[in-house]
Amino acid sequence: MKINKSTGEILRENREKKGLLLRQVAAKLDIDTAILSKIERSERKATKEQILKLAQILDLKEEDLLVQYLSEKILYEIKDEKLGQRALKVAEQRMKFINQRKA
Amino acid sequence: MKINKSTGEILRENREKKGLLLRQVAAKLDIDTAILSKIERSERKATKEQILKLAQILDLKEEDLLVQYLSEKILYEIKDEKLGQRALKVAEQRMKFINQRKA
DNA sequence: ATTAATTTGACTAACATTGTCAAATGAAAT
DNA sequence: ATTTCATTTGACAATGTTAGTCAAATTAAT
Repeated sequence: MKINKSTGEILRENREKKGLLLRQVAAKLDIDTAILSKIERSERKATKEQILKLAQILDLKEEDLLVQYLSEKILYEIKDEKLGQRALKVAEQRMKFINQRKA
Repeated sequence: MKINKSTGEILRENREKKGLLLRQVAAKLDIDTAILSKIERSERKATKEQILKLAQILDLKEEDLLVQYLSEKILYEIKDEKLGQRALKVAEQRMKFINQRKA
């Protein structure tokens, strides 16, 4: 899972590698072909449920695809913020703090 | 800006330190007192605009409060995800990559 | 006990997201 | 060049989420 690739690109590559059509995969996801097309071109975001199904359909490691997807959701929140980098670091620290308390 | 404090707690502390009432601050933000009360107790999220105004009203460093606020928004996205920590790290790497390209 | 401040909860309005559908475009094959 | 199938585009509808108001209930301070 290369870090410089979008989730959409990964999905498209792997779909094509398996020789599947948008139509076929969309059917399994129970959505219109148009949406899947948009997801693969990063024009729309997938839902978490769709990501999990896609991992199955495309034989990708569920965890890896999910991490990829979540990281993209995070980036979306701060994409226009010049303080994004700093915010990420603080988020990590707070996350550590929270997880620590849980354990 | 302590990392283990919520944005709401910071806002409340600083409002009280200045001896301001919810009513007064809410008026400046042009929202109902009820919302500000909820924001301070982390029952609602503030908008970015409100955060910027609050920094001014409470004499807080705009950047610091914004970073705090953004980090909380990020955490909100992954709060229920066991892969959250991993996703954050990947997001950071991707962010670096993106910023690099920009420069 | 009154008065002012804050909190709570029910409700509405505004906005963003997810989806459908039909038409347009692109690609491959004769 | 026409047909055929896959993909893309854009207008629109349905749904879900978020931000807000308001009034009543609660809490705190005189």
